[in-house]
Amino acid sequence: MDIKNWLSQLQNHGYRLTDARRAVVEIIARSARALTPVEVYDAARSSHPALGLVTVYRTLEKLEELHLIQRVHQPSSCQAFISAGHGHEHLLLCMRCGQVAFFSGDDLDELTRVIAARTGYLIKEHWLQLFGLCANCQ
Amino acid sequence: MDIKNWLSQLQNHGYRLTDARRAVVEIIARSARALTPVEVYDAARSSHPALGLVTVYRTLEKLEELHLIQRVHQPSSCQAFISAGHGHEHLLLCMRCGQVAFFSGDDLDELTRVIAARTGYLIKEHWLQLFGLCANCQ
DNA sequence: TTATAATTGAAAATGATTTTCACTAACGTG
DNA sequence: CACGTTAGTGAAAATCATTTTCAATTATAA
Repeated sequence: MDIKNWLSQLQNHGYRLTDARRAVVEIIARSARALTPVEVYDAARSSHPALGLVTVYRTLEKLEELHLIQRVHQPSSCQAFISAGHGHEHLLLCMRCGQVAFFSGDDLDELTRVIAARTGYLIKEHWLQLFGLCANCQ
Repeated sequence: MDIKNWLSQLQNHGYRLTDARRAVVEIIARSARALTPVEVYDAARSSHPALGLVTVYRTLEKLEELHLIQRVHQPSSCQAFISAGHGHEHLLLCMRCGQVAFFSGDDLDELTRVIAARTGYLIKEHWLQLFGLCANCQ
């Protein structure tokens, strides 16, 4: 459970600790699926009913800034968030239940080298996501 | 120039050939950058001023359905479209000018096999995009 | 305990996308 | 070629996600 850790990180960066933030952090830090802002909002209100959707947006913004969560793009729906893996990790999403697995894709360095040479581009970042069915959903 | 080809494909699938569609197809088929619906709209009106934004959305929908264009997600802006490469190809985007290069990522098969074994997932699709600076922008 | 500056939630504003609808035009049929 | 059917059109309205504004509240340092 990194919740305490996430909260201290917020605090260490000069942000105040509030009930609204605690509620949002608890939901997103614990989730094994990528959640949209509205999903976080709905879930977090069970522990903090007065929560406003605007605050969810603002908190997610800060968590992303601290690299505690990352953005997930899917073919259909576009903006959702999930806890950031440790270090540089990629996502594998279950197409049926939404469960997310992390993996590290070190093996990409070779590919990017080849592509860089072939295209003349200087490659700075990459973005890889796999989609499939998790063990349960197969 | 695949414009004629794109138009016949639309026709072969039972869609009618209209000036609005011709205008949209000309813009997107020729573009070397990913374009948002509004960008297509603005560009296409120079040849067909009466064009409506709604029609752009509807035409892009059909072109995507026929796999003539593909969706591009970027860290910041989310929905844009670019001509689909031939066969299975990935994108390399210039972070400065937006230029897009295509490449084929055959080498991913091995990676997906390893990840599948490690996670127990059945992997169906992948989604890879590289970001960098093109030769001109470096 | 107090002062202050960050944070909050409601409401309004904005922006993107979709739906509705009456009108128009593509194209197969006669 | 004229015609009728039906897909396609654009304007306006509706919807949905996100951002901004603002007055009230509250965490935190002094």
